[in-house]
Parts: sequence; C-alpha cells; structure tokens
Amino acid sequence: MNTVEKPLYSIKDISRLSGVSIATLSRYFNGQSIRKSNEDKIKEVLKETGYRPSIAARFMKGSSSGVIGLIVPEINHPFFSMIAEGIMQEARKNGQLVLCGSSEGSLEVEHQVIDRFSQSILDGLIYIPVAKAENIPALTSFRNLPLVITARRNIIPGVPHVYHDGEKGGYLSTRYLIQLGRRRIGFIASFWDPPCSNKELRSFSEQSASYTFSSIDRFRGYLKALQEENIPYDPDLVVVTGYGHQSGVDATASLIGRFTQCNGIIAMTQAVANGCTSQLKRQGYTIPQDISIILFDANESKADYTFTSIELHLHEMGQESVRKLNSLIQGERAEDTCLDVELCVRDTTVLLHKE
Amino acid sequence: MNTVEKPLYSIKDISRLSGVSIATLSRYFNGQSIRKSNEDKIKEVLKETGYRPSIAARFMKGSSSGVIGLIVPEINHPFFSMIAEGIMQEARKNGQLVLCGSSEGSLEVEHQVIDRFSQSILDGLIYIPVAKAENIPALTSFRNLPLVITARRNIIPGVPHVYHDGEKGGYLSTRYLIQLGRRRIGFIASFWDPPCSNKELRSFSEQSASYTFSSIDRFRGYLKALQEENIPYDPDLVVVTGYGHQSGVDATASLIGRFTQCNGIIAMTQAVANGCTSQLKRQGYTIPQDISIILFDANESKADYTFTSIELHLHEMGQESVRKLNSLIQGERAEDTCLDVELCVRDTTVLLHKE
DNA sequence: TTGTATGCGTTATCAT
DNA sequence: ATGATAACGCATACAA
Repeated sequence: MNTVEKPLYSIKDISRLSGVSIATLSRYFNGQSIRKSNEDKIKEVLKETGYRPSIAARFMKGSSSGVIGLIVPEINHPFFSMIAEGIMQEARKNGQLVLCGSSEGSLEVEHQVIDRFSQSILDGLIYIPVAKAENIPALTSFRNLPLVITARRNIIPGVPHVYHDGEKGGYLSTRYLIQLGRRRIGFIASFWDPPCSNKELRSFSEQSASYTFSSIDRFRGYLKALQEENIPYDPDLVVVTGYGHQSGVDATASLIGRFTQCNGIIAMTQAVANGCTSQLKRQGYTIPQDISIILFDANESKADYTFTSIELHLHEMGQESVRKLNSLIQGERAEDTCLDVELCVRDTTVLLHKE
Repeated sequence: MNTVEKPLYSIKDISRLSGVSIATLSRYFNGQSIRKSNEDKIKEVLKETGYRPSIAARFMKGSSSGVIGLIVPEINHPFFSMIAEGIMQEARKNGQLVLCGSSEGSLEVEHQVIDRFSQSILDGLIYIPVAKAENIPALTSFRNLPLVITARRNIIPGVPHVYHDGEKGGYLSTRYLIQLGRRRIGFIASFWDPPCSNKELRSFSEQSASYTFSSIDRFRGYLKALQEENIPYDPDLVVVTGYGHQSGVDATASLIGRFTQCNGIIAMTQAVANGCTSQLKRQGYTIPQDISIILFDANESKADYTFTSIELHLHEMGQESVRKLNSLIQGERAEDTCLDVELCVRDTTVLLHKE
C-alpha cells in the first residue's frame, strides 16, 4: 500500500485559521448551535479552504459514515441497475454514498464481496442475493451490520425484505388475457437453476411455500386466475427455462412444438419475451392477434415491441430499500415491504378475434 | 448522526488474545515477514475472531483505503452499467471496492456527487461526465485525487481518458454498408443536447476538433468512408436527435419523410435502432433487404433483432479504467487509451439486391 | 456556549 | 524480528 493524497485541511487547520476550537467546529458540523460570531468566522474560513470533515475519522469515532453498501448479482442487468438507480438517488437525497459490489453472478464472488464489505465503513447493507436459499451466508457474515434484503422474499428470517407482489402480477396478467377471450395461456417460468420440470411445477408450487423463486410466486397467481374462471390447468402450457433471449426462443419453440393451442403467453423478463416474439414470427404467428404476450418489468425503448406488462416499480423498490435500511440504522424495527404491481396495457395484447 | 455497530474486534483485542504486539500484527497484515510461531498464533486467533483490519483507521493513517470512486450519468443505462460491471470486476480482482454515484443525468447532481466524493475516503476516481465540456468541474474540485475520465475524450487536459475509437466505428460501419452495395446511408446522430442542426453537422464536425461528442467522432468516420468511395455527402441523409427509442422513431420518420432514398442506416444506440426498425416496419420497409441497419454497442438479447453492430468493448473499457487509475495511484504517469472497435456482422445487414 | 483532553484502530518510528 | 508509543482527524465527556 502506498501513500495517498490526504485532505488539504484538517479540523485543526480550520481551528487555527478561524480561532475557534475544534470542539466548537465539530459541534458546528454536527448541527449543534454555536455562537453567531463564531459561525460567521467558520463560514468564512470554510469558503477559503473548502474544508470538509473526513468520513474516515468520523466513522472511526463510532459515528455513522454516511456510506451504505449494495450487493447486486450483476450491475449490468436492467432489473438490478434500475433498483440501483433508485437506491443511489434516495441515498443522495439523504446525503449518503453507496458502496456498490457485483457478485458477478457467482456464489463465490458474492461471499468474497460480503466479506470485504463487512470489514468496511458501512452504516448498513442492501443485499440482493444471487445465492439460492440453501447457500445464503450466515447472518454472522454481516457482523451486526443493519441489513435489508431486496428483490427477494423469505431469505433470512428476522431481516426485512423489500420485494414485489409476484402472485398478484401472475394473477393480473393471466386474468387480463382471459378477459381478452384467451383461455390457452402459456406460462414461461424462468430460473437461474430450474428446480423442477414443467410437469412438476404445479405440485412444486403447492408444496413448497418456503421456496422463494419469483417465477413460482407468479405461477401461483396464474393458477389462481385460471381457477377463478374454471379453466383447467394444462402442464403442456408451461415451460421451465432460463432468463436469456435464447431461453425465450427455445421455450416458445417447445411450447409450439407440443401442438398445444396457445393464444397467450406470459414471460418473466424482457429478454425472454423478445425471444418469444422472435420465434413466433419465425413460425408465422402474428402478435398480438394470434398470440398476445405479457411480460414482467418491460424495459421501455429497449425492445422492438411496446409490450403489455406487469410493472414492478423497481426504482421505488430501490428507494424503499434505502428508507428501510435507514430505519434500521436509526435503531428502529422494520418489517417486510411487499410492493404493489400493476398491469400496463400496451401493444402486445388484443381481444381474441373468434373465427 | 447516531452510533453504529463497530467491528467486533480491534487489533488490540487480537494482540491481547494472541500475545503478539500490535506492531507485529500490523506488519503481518501488511505482508511483512514475521516469526513463524507468531504467524501461527495469529492465524489461530483470526479464525476464532474473524477479525479484519478497519479500512477507516487505515485510511486515516494515510494509507490507501482500497476504495475507488465511480461517477456515472445513470447506472440504469446499458452503456454505463456495462462499463460499471467491468470496473467492479477489475476492482474486485485487486481487492478494491467501488463507491458508486449516479449524477442522475443532471449537472447539479453531478457537482453534488463530486463534492461528496472528494471528501470521502477514495484512493482515486473514475469519472464519466454528464456535463458538457464548458461545464466540466474545475480540477480543484477533485482535490488532488487520482482521476481517470472514461467514455469521453479530450475533456480535462492532463487527465488520462479511456474511450473508444469513434471515428473508426463510423468508418467501419459506413464502409461495410457501401460494400453491400448501399450508397444512400442515413446517419442518425444522437446528442443529449444537440449543438447544431443536420444541415450544420458537417461544418460543425470539421471546425470543432475541440468538441468531443461521440456522434461527431463517428460522423467523421462516416464522411471519410463516403469520401473514399467518392460518394457525395447529402445532409438530407443526416438526422440530429436524442438517445431514446422515440428519438429513433422520429429520426426515421424524418429521414423517410424527406423523400430521400435510403438503403442503410447507422444508429448510435440500441434504443435508437429499435425505434428505427419499429418505424420502418410501420412504413412498410423490410429489414435488412430494403434498409440495412448498423448500430453501436448492440445489447444482445434486449432487442427483437440481432443487429449488426460496432462493438465497443465496454467491459474492457471499465477494466482498463481501473488499471489506469491504479497506475496513477501508484504515482506513475498515464496517457490516454483509445480502445479499438470492431464490426460484428449479424442479421440486420445484407447485400443490396439490385432490381 | 466554549475549550481541553482523551480515545477510536491503524501505521510508522523508534529503540530493543 | 519485535514491542512501546506517537501520530492521523474527529467526536465527546468533562470542566470552565
């Protein structure tokens, strides 16, 4: 390690230049009231010097550093970067900074980052896990750091989570397609690491309330909407796949290949939905007439279609995570927050034209 | 400010528990050689306690903090988040952390973030400006912090920049379209804040070597390729617009509306290109037969088409920025780096079929 | 309201 | 190679 530029002025310098004691200075910087004449002198010297208190020294004294941590699986992913933008914006409003680490999609890196972070100067940590439930780091890894888990639910007991209402999203999207007269609705479930086949998805979703895959939550809503309309569940309308563009292509090909009639599709992400439309067009289907599509969290302006979508309010999710973390930092208790979702009707859904 | 959880153990605790002096401990943690028996004792205590040195205290003593800063105009933008991912990955490899702030596209916020950062514990800063050249913060705002500017060139004299070869990108894309028999090539230039009209673009690009808009750099390459093939420049083939999907739609409508024949288009971003294809299809053009399209920095799997593109190696740009910054931190001098670009031929370009 | 003095966890300078 | 101790910049208990 080599030496590094230090701040030009310390509080001692300011004390010397202004003739005010460092104690009074400290009080001034921490918002306590001091004598007006001193305040004026200080302000003058501050203008000249551009002095700012050192975060490091402040943190070492046991005060807060004003820095919060953020761990994301991938910063280069619209889902996470949107949350990150919300986090940074809210943090900035509170005069906080964000120490940000990517797990690079890897469990090993994630642990490494958590390890580095917990030795850092953080006031608290917002953690978007890449890990599967069984691999979640022990709570002790976080060393009493105030902790909020975002974009996932039911990961670490006793820790507040901020997530969206996946079941409602599944329900709203399915119900809307049904209202459009579409009763053969494909559901393309996405997993990083699929826990079951499409045949098993239904029983898996019923037996395992403890599992917290967003696809499963949404699938529950799908089932609920079907049931309300007495539409029989058909496992051939379900595909289990991954998260990328190619997953959408493959899933759609598989769906069509089953010779199952299908006039609606629900996809988990923009990339998958793009894969869908790409494959559907290749096979001669028209969108939205033949097959209407709804996806979760449309990334506007990044796709060729303007998709009907379930909006997840990811920016708000980021902001809420910071607010919750700050409650924790101030010693308050915090509960989970389940953010609402809403249906945004756009161009990829239309009333089924009966022939 | 309220009190915060502190690290469970300090170096004194470890000294007490291991019977080794804090000086020796410090040496051990800084990689100096110590007596084997001591090393063993230390390792044992470390296992039990999970102790890690405090970054804050370390930084206060004038050593490096292992934290580098990153300022981006928007983290929720594939261009910047890809660079950020590269930065975080390279930083992690070096055991460094990244303090990340978004300027939220605003000059005011950018200054605010720079101000906060410069009082922080950073070893150095990677700065992707949102500001226009005339509004770039004074170098003193950075307080002698080692500084690298990324994704822009020629912003602050004497500071190393890392950017891509925009002129080459413009040249390669144009030349390739010409090789496909397309000599009527539309160029859709994107600006946050357009400095001139499409009529003025050419003279603007010639007179103002000092201006550093990426669209202008690419436009120079466009002109160069046209010139090589003796294709006359037609300002009606140029549109000046913004960065979003709607910009692409509008620009394309404008281009077509001029009754200019056009059989190729070069777009600056994925979003703009998507706007193009959307509008072109609406007007009955086929892609790539009628009109071939090349864009810069294709965001795979986020578009309906698989676009032919100029690849910018943004991840590498992030990594290179960190490497350069670390050279600076170690007191070495650093020059600009202009990263190469390359043409990736995919599905949106095809040989013009002469009728 | 103000100033003095102490300590936070670490590194660097000594002397050993 | 090791250990005692003085800084580093700041916050705070305490005395004034």
